[in-house]
Order: sequence, then structure tokens, then C-alpha cells
Amino acid sequence: MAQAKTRLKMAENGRERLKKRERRRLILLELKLRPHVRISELVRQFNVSAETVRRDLDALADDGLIDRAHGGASAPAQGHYPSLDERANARIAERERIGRRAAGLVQDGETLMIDSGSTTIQMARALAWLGTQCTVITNSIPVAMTIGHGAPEVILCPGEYLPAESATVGTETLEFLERFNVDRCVIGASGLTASGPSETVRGFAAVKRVMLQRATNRHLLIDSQKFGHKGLANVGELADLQSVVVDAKPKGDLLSALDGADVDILVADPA
Amino acid sequence: MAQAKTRLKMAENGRERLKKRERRRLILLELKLRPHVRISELVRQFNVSAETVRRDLDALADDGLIDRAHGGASAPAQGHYPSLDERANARIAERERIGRRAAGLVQDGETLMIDSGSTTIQMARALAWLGTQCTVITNSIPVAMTIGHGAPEVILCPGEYLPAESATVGTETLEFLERFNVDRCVIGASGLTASGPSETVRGFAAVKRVMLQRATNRHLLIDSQKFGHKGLANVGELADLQSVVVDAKPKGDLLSALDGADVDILVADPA
DNA sequence: ATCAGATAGTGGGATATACAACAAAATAAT
DNA sequence: ATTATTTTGTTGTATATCCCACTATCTGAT
Repeated sequence: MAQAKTRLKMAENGRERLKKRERRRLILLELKLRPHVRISELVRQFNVSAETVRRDLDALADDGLIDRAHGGASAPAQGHYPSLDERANARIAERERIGRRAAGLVQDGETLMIDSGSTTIQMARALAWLGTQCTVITNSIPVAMTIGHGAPEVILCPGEYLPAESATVGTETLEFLERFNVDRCVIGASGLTASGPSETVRGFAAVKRVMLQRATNRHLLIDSQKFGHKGLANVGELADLQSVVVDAKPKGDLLSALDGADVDILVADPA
Repeated sequence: MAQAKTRLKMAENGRERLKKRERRRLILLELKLRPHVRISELVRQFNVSAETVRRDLDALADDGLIDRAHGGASAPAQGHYPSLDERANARIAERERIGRRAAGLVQDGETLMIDSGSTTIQMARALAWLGTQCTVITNSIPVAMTIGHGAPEVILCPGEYLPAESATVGTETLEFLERFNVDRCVIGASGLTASGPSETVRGFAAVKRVMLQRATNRHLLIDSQKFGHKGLANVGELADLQSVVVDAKPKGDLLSALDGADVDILVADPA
């Protein structure tokens, strides 16, 4: 009969489609939670043909919202990391060396604070790999998750969650850290000059400062590419550090300043 | 000549293999940076056969270090929840309905506590999608990360990090929660009977209890499959709840007990 | 040096996915 | 109601991946 007239009242807010939109919304939502979805999964989930899902994924990929893969799609690289060309790979290798060197400093039974940052994550991996029996306090979720799979115990700091950095910051973080005294702290930085380490993300400088205050041994992990570079906020002075762990020995001003401040320079073993 | 004996001393600490290990280490490294790698990429990168890469990926997947996909592999869902086998997939639809229903209860400007668990993650997704302007306190890292991409502000609880559940527990968590008073709390549970909700994971029951104490409105999100099931530790009584959000209305004992305790039963809209 | 175990490569058949063109169905517009 | 447009499903073929068994190579140990 003529009952088709009583259809949904969609015309109001525009000429947009519904089913397609809904599917694609769910796909994006799914990829916020899991890094990868397969076409075959989505076919079952939506009860549509594989071609339809394929078209959805292609459309979303064209908009740059997802990364397409054979048989599925994944969330766009979360952190804005440089693609894996030669130099990026090389730098990762150096950070890993730094991390491994720093992890070697940690003894069984120690307590330590670990800062957020890509270099400290590498150290966390090394620490998990070594299986050092220690207790780690961190405001970095990747560090917590990495170490969580290894032997050490992990305590996560509270605070406001920063999605871009996957870490917590703010007064809650600072207050929490101030309740502890640890054997060691390990921090990263955006830059290192003769006047000390500095950081671009503003809330992070305060976290690093508190960690430095609360630890007996204080280490800065930093890539040699950051020598001479200056971030927005100063973390502290060189004298606040006990040692810097680097992939290459600094030169000139920075070297003499480090020597003058009595900071140990630990160069990671090559390869 | 016979000088091959003086080969590289790669194996640092023991009788472990080298080439295979190195490849797999690099694969894991790659997946820390990007969410997905394809077998064809790795074949080019390592100059090995596809079959070898496939074996690497299968081995890593067996160890739970990566998620396998057709043609490649992806990083394990940051904080891997109980694996999503066929049945888990089927229940996702219902959990999402529950989550959406619960998210609809939240008004702009409210403060709320959200528990850990797969159902509450679904609610977090709905909340992020709705863009409700609220402040969320949670001990669940997936919840924090999901909401972090949306409008709401997120405060993460401190505490001991449980890798299996990707959440924090312990006295630090409880103390932290006790410092707040919120408009709403949303908890999950392993089971629900006439004597109240219960939980299997050890430290979680205490967290849920504190959340219930600190909130004006108290909601339990639970899948109808868990009706009648009983976990290890009791979270509280039915009377501690203000409402339960479910995908299907309970029956029998449970229904009358809920009515008797004056608990609202909110059934999620189908489809 | 020889041998045993582990590791990597090769080939073939089975399966899954990609791609393109077209048909069917649903929806919007007239 | 009819047409136009969009969306989805289907079919067929090409390509990629998977899986299995087997062979070749490497490594470490006796």
C-alpha cells in the first residue's frame, strides 16, 4: 500500500546518509580502542558484503582518518613519528642504546622514577627485558605498560591525562611524586645546553623537577641530536643532574659545562 | 680462513639465538612506533623470505606480544583486555548498547568516576562520541585513552599497575578516589545476584566500593549474561546502587530483589 | 670433523583479499 | 508514482597470503 510515506523524518538536518555514516563512525570508534580491524571482522559485525566494508575503508583512508592495510585497516600512527626511513631507524637504534645503558645502572631492589618520553620508553623496554627486580613510579602510560609485562612493579602517577603524550601532568601528579623518595630518577628532555636541560611541553618540566628533587641518583637520558637545543621551559641546572646518558660524547661549551658541574657522562655502547 | 671463530659477540648474556631474536626485536620495536606492519614490508626490510617473517609473527603472536592479521600484524591493543574471540565479538554489540544508554545519562558539566572493564570502556567510547563536556576520574587506562580523544577531561588514578586489566589498584588508588565527590559513578562487575554485584579480580572490588561511596548517582553496567553469576568478592548490596543499566531485563529472584532494593532498571535500546 | 638440532628457504595447492564492472536495491527528488 | 541518484551486492579474475611438507643451511656440541 501507500504506507511508504510514513518514513523516517531525516530531511530536517540535511541530505546526509545514515547507514554508511553509522558504519564508518563505528569503524573509527573501533580503531580508537584497537589498533587494527580486519575486513572479515567488520563484515560479520555489520552483516554487509566485504566490498562495502572495503569501500568504507578506502573512503576513510582517503580522508586520512585510517591507514589501510591488506585485509583491514589500522589507526593512523598515533604519535607523530617520522616514517621509517634510514635516519629515523638510526635514531631509534641510538635511543635504544641509551635506554639499555641506563637500564644497566639499575640494581635489583631499587626504587626509581621514570619520566615520560620516547627515550625513557626505550629504557623501560630494556628494564623489562633485563628483568631487574625493582619498583618503578612513572607518569607515562607507555612506560607503565611496557614495564608491566616484565618483572618490575609499577606505580602509576595520578593527574590530568594528556592524550598527545600519553602521560599525566598537573598538581595531582606533582603532589603524588612528592610523597616518595627513590633511589634513582630517569628523565628525558627536549634539549640540553650549558645552562641545563629544558622541555617544550610545559607541564612536563615541573614533573621532571620534582623527580629530580626526590631521587638520590639523577640521570638524564638524551639523544646527541638535542645538544645545544633549547626548549620552552627550563627543567633545572646541570648541577641538578648526577649523570647524563648519551649516545655520543658532547663537545665544546656543553662538555666543559658538564665537567664543571661534576656531571658524569655515560656514553652508550655502540651497536 | 679459520679466523671465523672471532666472530661478533652478539649474544650478550647467554646461549640465545641472534638473528631470529634480532629480527623479532626489531619487529616489536617497529610496532611500538607504528600500529601495523605488513609482511611484505618486513620481507623487504630484512631480506628474508615471507615464510620466515610469518614464523616470526606467529611466534610473537603466540607470546601475546603482537596481534596477528592477514598479511601483517599490529601492536597488541594498548593494554590488552581479555582476548576478543568470537563470543566476545558477539557481545560487543550489546555492551555498546549498554554503554550508549549509560552515556546518555551524563549531562554537561558533571563529574563522574568510571570503573575499569570492557563494558565501561564501551561507555567511554559513547561519551567521547557524544562530546559531553564532563570531568572523568578513572583507574582504567583504556577508558582514559578513549575519552582522551573526545571532549571530556580525564583524571587518572594512581596506584599499582595491573597489566592484565590495564588498570590501577591498591591503597593509593583508594586514597586518591576518597579525595573526590562526584555526581555519578559508573561501575561494572563480574556477576550480579540478588545479594548484590560481585567481582573476580582481587583489588577491583575495593575500588568499586569507594566509587559507590563517593558518588551521588550510582550506576552498574552489566551484561545480562552475568545475571546469577557470582564473583569472588562482593562489591556491595543491591541497595548501594541507584540503577543498573542492562541489555535485557532480569527475571525471577534478581528482578524482585532489585525492585525490593528500589534499584532502577534501565534497559538499553535494541540495535 | 662429524653430527644433531635449530633455523631459513622453496614449491605447490588452498584460501583470502583486491579490483573492476555490472546488477540489484534502497533512497532522495520531482 | 516515477525517475534519478546513491548505495550495496554479486560475479569473475588477478593477486597476495597462508599453510604444509620438504630441503638447504647454519650453529653449537661432542
